[in-house]
Amino acid sequence: MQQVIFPTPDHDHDSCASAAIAHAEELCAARSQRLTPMRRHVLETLLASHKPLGAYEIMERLADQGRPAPITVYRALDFLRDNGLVHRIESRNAFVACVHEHAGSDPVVFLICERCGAVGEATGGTVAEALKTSCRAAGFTPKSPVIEIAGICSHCRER
Amino acid sequence: MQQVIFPTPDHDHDSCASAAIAHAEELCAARSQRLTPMRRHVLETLLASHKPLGAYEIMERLADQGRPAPITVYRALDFLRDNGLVHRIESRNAFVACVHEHAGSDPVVFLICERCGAVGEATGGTVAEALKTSCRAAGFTPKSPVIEIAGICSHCRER
DNA sequence: ACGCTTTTTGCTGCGGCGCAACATAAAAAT
DNA sequence: ATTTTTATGTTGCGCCGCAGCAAAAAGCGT
Repeated sequence: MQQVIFPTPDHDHDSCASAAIAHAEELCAARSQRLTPMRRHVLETLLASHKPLGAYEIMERLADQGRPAPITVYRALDFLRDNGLVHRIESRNAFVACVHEHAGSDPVVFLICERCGAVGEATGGTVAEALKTSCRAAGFTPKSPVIEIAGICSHCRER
Repeated sequence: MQQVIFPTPDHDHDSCASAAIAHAEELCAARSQRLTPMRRHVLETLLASHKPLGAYEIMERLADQGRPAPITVYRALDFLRDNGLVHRIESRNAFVACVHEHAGSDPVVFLICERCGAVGEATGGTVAEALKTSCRAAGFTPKSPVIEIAGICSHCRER
């Protein structure tokens, strides 16, 4: 089944953010991983934005709690990425919080709006199957397929 | 039709490179664009490698002809990218010569081998269709979908 | 052939991104 | 409580990508 999550501009940030945090806590507990204050702050910052943020931008948004060094943010991001809680958007040198649960090897498709910067996340469905087929045809063993597609989201197009 | 191009380690670089140069000349002539020596050198460098090269790496390989400044390489790359002769690999901050002709809006799939660094380029086929379907379902208008998949190529896996 | 315009290249400099290497502090394990 | 592991802080650096301006080269009309 195809599942596309593209947050509307007026959706309830707070509730989806707190749900994501709760999920992160469960997951870390289950894996005996430590969701430290630093890591939690970085995740919360990303969740509060729902847009890709650069590492240095995250830094600044954490300034009120004593601005962390870049490397500190990168380490927190590494941890969150390793646990599938955050994705890196290569084409933007930025990071987004993952808003749905998925297996580590599932392909993820990002729909990035060039106007408003919102990022939709789609998983499963025919794209994943088609990709696997293509890779097999080329004798290629994929690792962590991430697809980034730039374009215009429906909200911006209507405007 | 699906078409996957994954160069074997022992294929004929020279002939495929010269063919690509010939195609570049035709295309530029048809568009009244100028394939200057600088631009040609950058393209040749990428063709001679068949691996993604960073802009600074290209610089160094052109050192014998009087090392160009970074900006000069970037400008040549911009030109080549605008004309679809070169692609940027976001996940590597690197560039590769395009080894097949394709329309500007066609989705391109890169299969990037993490061991040998080779890049396979696949166009058309079911992936493109699946992507379009997914985007439509999300009300998203894609612009220039580029897919980068990291993994292990067949040559390296056999080894 | 000449000057004029457009395009391309050279030069200087800078800001952002990402992390290495080492030191310190905090938490877990024994 | 001491040792071991893990996380964070500090300093510093290298690469990537380009802005802004100056100079040179290519096209263009007369």
